[in-house]
Amino acid sequence: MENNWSNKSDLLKSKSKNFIYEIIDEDMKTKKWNGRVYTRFPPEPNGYLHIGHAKSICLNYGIARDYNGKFNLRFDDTNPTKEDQEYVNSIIEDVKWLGGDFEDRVFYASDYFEQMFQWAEKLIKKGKAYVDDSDPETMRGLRGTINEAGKESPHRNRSVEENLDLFNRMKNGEFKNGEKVLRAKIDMASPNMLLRDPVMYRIIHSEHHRTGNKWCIYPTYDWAHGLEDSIEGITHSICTLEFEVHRPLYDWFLKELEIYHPQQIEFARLNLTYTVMSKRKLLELVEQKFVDGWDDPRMPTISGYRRRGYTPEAIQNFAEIIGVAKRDAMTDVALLEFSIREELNKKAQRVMAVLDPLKVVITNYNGEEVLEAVNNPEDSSMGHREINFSREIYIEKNDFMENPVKGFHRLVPGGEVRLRYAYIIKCDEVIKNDKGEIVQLNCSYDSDTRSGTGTSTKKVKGTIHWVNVKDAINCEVRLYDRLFTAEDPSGEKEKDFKDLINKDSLKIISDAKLEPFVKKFKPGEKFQFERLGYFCIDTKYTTNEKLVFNRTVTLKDTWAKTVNKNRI
RNA sequence: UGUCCCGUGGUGUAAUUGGCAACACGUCUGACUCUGGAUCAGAAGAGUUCAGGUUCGACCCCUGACGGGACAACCA
Repeated sequence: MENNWSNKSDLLKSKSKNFIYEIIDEDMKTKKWNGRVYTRFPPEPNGYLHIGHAKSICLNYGIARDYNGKFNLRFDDTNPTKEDQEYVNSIIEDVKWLGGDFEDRVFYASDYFEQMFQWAEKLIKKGKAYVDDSDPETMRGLRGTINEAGKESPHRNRSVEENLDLFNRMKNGEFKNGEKVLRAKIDMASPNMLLRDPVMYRIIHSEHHRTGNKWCIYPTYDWAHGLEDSIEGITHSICTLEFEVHRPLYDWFLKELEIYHPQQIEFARLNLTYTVMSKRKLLELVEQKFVDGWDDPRMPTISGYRRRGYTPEAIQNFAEIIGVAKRDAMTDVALLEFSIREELNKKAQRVMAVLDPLKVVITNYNGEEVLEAVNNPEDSSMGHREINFSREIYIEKNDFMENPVKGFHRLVPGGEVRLRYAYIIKCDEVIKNDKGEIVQLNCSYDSDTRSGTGTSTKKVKGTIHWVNVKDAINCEVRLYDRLFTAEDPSGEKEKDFKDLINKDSLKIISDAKLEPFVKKFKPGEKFQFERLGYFCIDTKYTTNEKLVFNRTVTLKDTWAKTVNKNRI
């Protein structure tokens, strides 16, 4: 996929910047980092990336690009029980696809384990860290609460020698999981809970996806994260709001260690209406089969959006228009849908497909002819294609109404409508089966009205799409709707988010009709089905025998809107 | 002994750092149209959570309320 990041030099000059750019501008002015800008994206490989991560990637990579700095991809792989190589691979793929260019700089926290161990020993030697034998429950009891100070562990005042010895024996595997931890010696009475002697190392006898069985003690996030940024020379450690309270702890570690000290800046994570955004919840959806894997097109994962037909550019643009700030927000999915519509409108090949076919026989037409159709009215360079027209065609069932409502201007008994790129037809007869269902329309065409000839002055209210029966190809079309019925599925007090899943979020149409032109395209390619929406060929279920389409997003539909309004 | 963040149209952001609130999405009109799409033109919609204070002047600075969020994993 092409990487089309727009250059933002204009933006840099303009006065409207988000607060992070303003901080960096100031840093550049004061030469705080000697003109250096270095950012990173630091995911834990314990799940697939979602659209919230995309916001972070765009922000971090965008900053590096705009200030001629560097951008690292770094895996925060400090907990072997939750992490997996599959996730590492998917994350690399997704970041690249999105356009986050880390060049050859893929790093791993696990590469820094030795250095971190030495720094831990340094803190022990300074009397700033100690080995604690307390079990988790005891530790929790001693930590106090938000309103009362904690109490010191009985092991808090062990000698440096004993701590060093114990810590090394922890490393050497002499103890079982949970038997001992290394703690920073800060302040059990701090009003900031994170400063009440946080755990730095815990014992986990598990195989790590990269270091294997080399280690059985693993650094906690709070101990490790600031060190990783320090080691890589990151200038601006950009993270989400919930880590604001952690900052004093990172500052403490870096200061005690007397090592390079990046600046942490927090911003508000992305929340999207009608979606859940936590990896834990997404994992639940996958494991409990509410969806068909991490890349199910209904998932807010990057791989889900990719499969659904979103482009990197649309997601980048979305990240751009939602901005970056410090207040919690709930972004309307309409903004995301706007981004993909805007792009696909300019780029997508137009094609005609009928999802719910109704046969039309044009009784006064005999023979066959070839008509010319525009591939994209927004881009004449995409040219034309040929489509066959003959006596029998399919139209959309809902483009005909036997008893039309007010404002309906498609086909009605005795009425006329234009067939796109073809003729104006008139409905002469409605044919029904025993059950009274409409099974066929007999129509007549007006030979003077062929598209492009200009031989007719006849005006009709509507134009509908159609597919030629004789050479139509069958395909499967998957229509997606929002995965949740609630605007904020995670915010519902009474209900579990899984009870708010939209049961109609996937509708499979197994026998849609499509013009044969599409045959030559490959999985992943994108189209507009005229009057219906944007669709792409599914990369997972398409076979040589069967084309499967995913609906990326519908077209804006003002008619559907007025219909819905009148219903209410 | 609680601490720390944050409050601007329906939504997301902006306001040249103190000069009577702008942009995008959405909504609603109308024009145009062989996609009820796109495009074009226009409209409605906030007086900036509230109350004081400083100032000639406050979204912006100060104080205090109120509201929202984060923090008490050997998760990240």
